Amino acid sequence: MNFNAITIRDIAKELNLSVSTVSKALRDSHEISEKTKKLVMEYAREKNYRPNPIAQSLKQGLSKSIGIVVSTIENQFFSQVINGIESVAYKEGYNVIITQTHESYDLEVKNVGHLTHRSIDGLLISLSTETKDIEHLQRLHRQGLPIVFFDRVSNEIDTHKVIADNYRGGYNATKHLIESGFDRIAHITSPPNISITKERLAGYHQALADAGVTLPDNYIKYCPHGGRDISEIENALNELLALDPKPNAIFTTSDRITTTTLFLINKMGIKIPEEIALAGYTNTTLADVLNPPLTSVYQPGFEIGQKATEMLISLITSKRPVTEFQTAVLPTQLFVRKSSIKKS
Amino acid sequence: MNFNAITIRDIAKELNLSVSTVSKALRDSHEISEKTKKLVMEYAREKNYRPNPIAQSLKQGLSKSIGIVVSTIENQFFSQVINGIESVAYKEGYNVIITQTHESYDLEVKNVGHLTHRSIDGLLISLSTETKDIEHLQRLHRQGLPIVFFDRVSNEIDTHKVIADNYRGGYNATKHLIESGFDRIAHITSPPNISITKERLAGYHQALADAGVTLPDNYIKYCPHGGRDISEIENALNELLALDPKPNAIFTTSDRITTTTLFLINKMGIKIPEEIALAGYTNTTLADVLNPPLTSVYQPGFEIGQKATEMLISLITSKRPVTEFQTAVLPTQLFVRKSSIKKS
DNA sequence: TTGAAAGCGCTACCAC
DNA sequence: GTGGTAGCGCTTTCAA
Repeated sequence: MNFNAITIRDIAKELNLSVSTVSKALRDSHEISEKTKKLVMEYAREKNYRPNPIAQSLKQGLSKSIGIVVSTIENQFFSQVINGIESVAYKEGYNVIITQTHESYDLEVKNVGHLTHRSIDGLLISLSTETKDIEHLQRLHRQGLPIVFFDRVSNEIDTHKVIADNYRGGYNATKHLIESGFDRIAHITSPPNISITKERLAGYHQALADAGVTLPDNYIKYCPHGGRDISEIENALNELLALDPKPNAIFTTSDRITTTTLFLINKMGIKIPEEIALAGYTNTTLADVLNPPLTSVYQPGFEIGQKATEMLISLITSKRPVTEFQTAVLPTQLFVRKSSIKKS
Repeated sequence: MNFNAITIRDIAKELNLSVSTVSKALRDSHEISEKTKKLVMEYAREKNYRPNPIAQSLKQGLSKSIGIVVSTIENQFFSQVINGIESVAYKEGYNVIITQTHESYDLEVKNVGHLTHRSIDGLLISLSTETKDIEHLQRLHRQGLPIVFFDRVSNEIDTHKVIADNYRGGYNATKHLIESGFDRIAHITSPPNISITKERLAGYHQALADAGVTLPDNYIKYCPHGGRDISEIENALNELLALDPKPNAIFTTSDRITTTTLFLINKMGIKIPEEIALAGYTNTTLADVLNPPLTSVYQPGFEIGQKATEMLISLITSKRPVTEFQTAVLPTQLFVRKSSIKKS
C-alpha cells in the first residue's frame, strides 16, 4: 500500500537506535541531540522515508481528512470552490472527500453519514435545495464535529460560514436591468427555503424599491429542485410568458436555472434581449460564447473554498472550544454582456 | 474524529465477551454461535457501532482509497469521469483523492508523489499534456501499485486502460464536415505526444483519405499546452486564417480548445458556419446554447470513470498478480448542430 | 540524551 | 465456540 515501505523500525534497526528515538528525531524534538537528529534525518531522506499517515491517524485520533458536501461538481461554481478547498487542504496535509447530493435531502443525510463513519476531522457543506431540517448536522455539531457552511448556509447552527454577497449580487443585477431600460423584471430562482434564494430575492426587491418599480408577486417563480429538472424551469417560464403584462427581463439564480432558461428561451424562438432580456447567476467560463453572450453574476468560488477551508482547519486545530463564529461575505462580480443590453 | 466513539472493546466489556469474539461475531464468522452473533450484532446496531476504518486500514495494510490524477475538474469531461469513478468507488467502500495537474508535468509528478505517500491502494490517471517521460509511474508500477490509465494513456506501461474511441470520434467528425460540403478542414489539437492527439488525428486523416481529400500539413496545428493558454490557440487560428487557400472548416479536440476557438472566431467577427465551420470535442452541457450551437463529439465520461474504477478495484483485490491486461474502448457520440451545417 | 513499553482499534493466530 | 495475545506503524509517557 505505502510504496515507500521503509518504516521507523527499519531506521532504528539500521542505525542501532530505538524506535522512540527515531520518532522523536524525525519530529525534531529538543530532547534528542543534534548529532542523532542529523544522522536520522539524513538516513531517512536518503531512504526516502515517509511516515505512514494511517498509523499517525490512528495514534492521534485524527484522520487528516475533510468531508465536502456539494450539490454537484459538474456545476462550475462548485468545481471552483473545490479547487479552492483543495488548494488549502493539501497544503495543510489534509485529504478531501467529495460527495454530491444532486439536490436530494436523502442523499445529503446519507453522504454526511458516510463521511462521519469514514472518520473525517471536519465538514464543509453547502445544503441541498431540498434540505429543510438539519437535525442530521445538529447532532454531529453537538458531538463536536467542526462544521463550516458555505454558499447555502443555515442559521440554525452557530458556526463559521462563507457566502458570496448574495444580496448585493441580486441588487446589482436587478439595478443593472432597470438602468438598461427594463422595467418588468421577473425572477426565477431556487426554492424559498435555502439561504441564497432569500438573500438574492431581498436584493432584487430592494433594487426595485429603490427605483420605484412595483411588480406583482407572480413575477417571482421558484423551482422546487433548483432547476434539476428542466420541466420546473419550463413551467416557470411558461407561466411568466402568459402574464399580462409580460415581463421584459428575467433575473435568474443558479448556474442550472440560468443556462437552462437561456436554452429554453432560444428554443421558443424568443429573441434575447429584444423580446426579453436575461441576466443571471452563473460561474460558467462560457458566458462570452453563449447565444447571446450572457450577463452574469459571478461568485468568487475559488476564494469561497479557500476561506471556508481555512476556517474549518482553524476549528479543527483549535485547542479550546471555539465560541465566537463569523460569517465571511465575499463580493460578487457583475459582467454585463449582450443579453441585457437594449439595442438602440 | 469518529463521532460514533463506541469501539469493539466497549461492546466486549458490556457483553462480557472478549474482543476477538466480538470482532468475529461482527464479521459473521462461522466459528461463532448464532446466539452470540445475534447478541453482538443487535447491541452494535443499537449503539450505532461503526468500525474505525483507520484501524482497519492499518491492520490490513490497505488504505481503501484511490488516487485520481486529471488535468482539471473544471473541465466537464473530467467532472463526469469523476462522477463515474465515485459511483463505483463509494459503493465498494473506497475513498477517492482527486488531484489536478493543470497540464503540468511537474505537478503531475508531485501529485503522484503525494498520493503514494498518503497511502493509496491504486491510481487512476489521465496524463498531462506536458508528460513525455513516465518514469515516475513506471517505478510505482514495478513496485506493484495498481494503475489504470484513462483518456490519455501511455503504452509504456502494461496495464488496464479505458479510452473513448478517439479514432472514430475524429473520423466521424471529419467525415461529417466533408459530407456537409466542407473540403478544406483544418485541425487544432493537443500536443502530438499524448495518445488522444494521435488517435483523433488518425481518424481525421483516414476520413480525408476515404473521401479523396488531400490537405497540406499546415492545416494541422498543435497547442503545446492543450489550450491552457489562450495565446496558443490564438496563434494556431491566426496561422490557419493566413493560409491560402484558407480552411473553410475546423475540427478541434479537447473542451478547452474547442470552446476557446469558438470564442476567438466570434471575437474576430468571423461568421460560423458561413465563413468557417466548426466541430469539436467537448462534453459541455451548454453546446446547444452556444453561439452558434456547436457540433460536438461527446465522450461517455461517466462510463469511462466507472469502467476504469472497476478495473482498478479488480487489480487491487486480485489474489494473484495480473498479467493479462485489456484496453476498453467506449464509443463517442457526434451531435450535429448549426456550427457545421452549410446554409443553403 | 536515549530507550522500553503502552496503546490507538482492529484482525487473526493459536490455545483452550 | 470462545478468548488471550501479538502486532499493523506510530507517538508519548516514564524510566534509565
